Amino acid sequence: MKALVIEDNEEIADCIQQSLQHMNITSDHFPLGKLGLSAADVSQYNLLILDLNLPDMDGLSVLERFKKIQPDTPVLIVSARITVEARVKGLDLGADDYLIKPFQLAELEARVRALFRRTANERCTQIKFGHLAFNQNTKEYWLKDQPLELTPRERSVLELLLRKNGRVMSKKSIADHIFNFDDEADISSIEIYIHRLRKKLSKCNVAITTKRGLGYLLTQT
Amino acid sequence: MKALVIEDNEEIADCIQQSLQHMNITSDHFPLGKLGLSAADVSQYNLLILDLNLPDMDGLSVLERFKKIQPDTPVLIVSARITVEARVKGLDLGADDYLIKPFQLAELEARVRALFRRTANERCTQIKFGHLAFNQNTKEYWLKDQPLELTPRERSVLELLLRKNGRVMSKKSIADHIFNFDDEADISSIEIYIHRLRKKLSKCNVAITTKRGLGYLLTQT
DNA sequence: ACTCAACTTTCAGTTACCTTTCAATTACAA
DNA sequence: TTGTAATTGAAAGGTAACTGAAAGTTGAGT
Repeated sequence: MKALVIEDNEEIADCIQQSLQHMNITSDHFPLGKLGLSAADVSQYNLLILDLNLPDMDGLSVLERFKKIQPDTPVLIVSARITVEARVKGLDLGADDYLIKPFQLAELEARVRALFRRTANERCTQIKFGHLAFNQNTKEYWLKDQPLELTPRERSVLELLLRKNGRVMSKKSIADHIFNFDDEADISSIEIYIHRLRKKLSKCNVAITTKRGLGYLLTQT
Repeated sequence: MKALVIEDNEEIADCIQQSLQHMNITSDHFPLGKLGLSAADVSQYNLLILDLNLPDMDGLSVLERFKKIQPDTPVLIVSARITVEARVKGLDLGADDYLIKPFQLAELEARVRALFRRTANERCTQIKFGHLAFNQNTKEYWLKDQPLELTPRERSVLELLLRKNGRVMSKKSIADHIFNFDDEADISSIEIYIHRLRKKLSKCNVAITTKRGLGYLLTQT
């Protein structure tokens, strides 16, 4: 974790850097907008803490240019006086949060934690098996980089097999999972789904293998 | 887009809801923490606007419980007096922003926009998809260089699909987003909006594709 | 070689989605 | 207020995709 601090007041900058260090975040500090931006050109940061009142440039322009270089890095603006207009403009330019001076270090830390929690919040929902990828949220399947078109039943069966991660699954237990109580389909329908899935999977390195008398499992060829 | 507003002052709540509607955000309003939380149990929201001073519960407890139900939904706290301790605690509980009463509606809107930009990962106000462009601030749509005239419902649906950026969205979740509590339209209305949108999009390289059993998504032809 | 589980194909019934119509509602202008 | 236009969504009928029973074929294990 590394933060960029652009702030002309040395004393405040020191406090901020100390606070960051306390959270185990490394930081670079520059007292001028231009210096900060050229640092952003050469290294990647996880956070920008920006003072809007800089001696050399308008803070909002610094923000704008920074966002062009590192659009996904969250930005926390720290300033003494911010007009409503500047706040609106800043938020629209991509600032993520504001802190009005003077502030307590506890609040700075809480805001930084909140920023990171938000950005880190993208949990992985993909299951992969060979060339096959499955997104648990959208229930979409991909083969290499092609979307794989499946019917609802096929999706359910394949999801079960993927979840089992290469272990055998009996027809009975597949049926138990994909049929609900009032559905009263024959167990043999499972064979049909497997057949249709195999056809669709035939062009890749993932196959459904039969363990006679036991069930099916996913294998890589 | 759908917001939950928990605020006991009817007048302020009205203003907020009006403001949200102006941004084409559907909202449910409840004057008590308990009511709001039970709503959160049953429907998914994209935003919580929470007053800390509620007659029935401590606002921070409402926040805490809400975050357990919908951890990824951003929260904007609106309150008259907030101690530094409460701010820090709120941020640690997962609040994303604060607004001190009294506030200007312009600032509320800017903050809401900023929150959405963050969660939707979108740093600029324009979303583009093929020939289709959408301005998040003005809610205007353009096809190539022609403005695209849509009805409010159509705008909401298309905005959702755009925000999903080419990923599938089920009819159910589309309905959850664009209808509020007391609206009780049938889920099949979604099919009609899709149909009307398709007609209006027919002259360009953007299409709404059906994933049978899953939902709809935007594609480029 | 025999047996039976598994494979494959066919096809009618079902379901999900599409499309049009139209009455009710809402928004808005006069 | 009244009149007019736009928007909305329920109803109904159509279409194409999905489903799974039936029946015949294949092939692994004994």
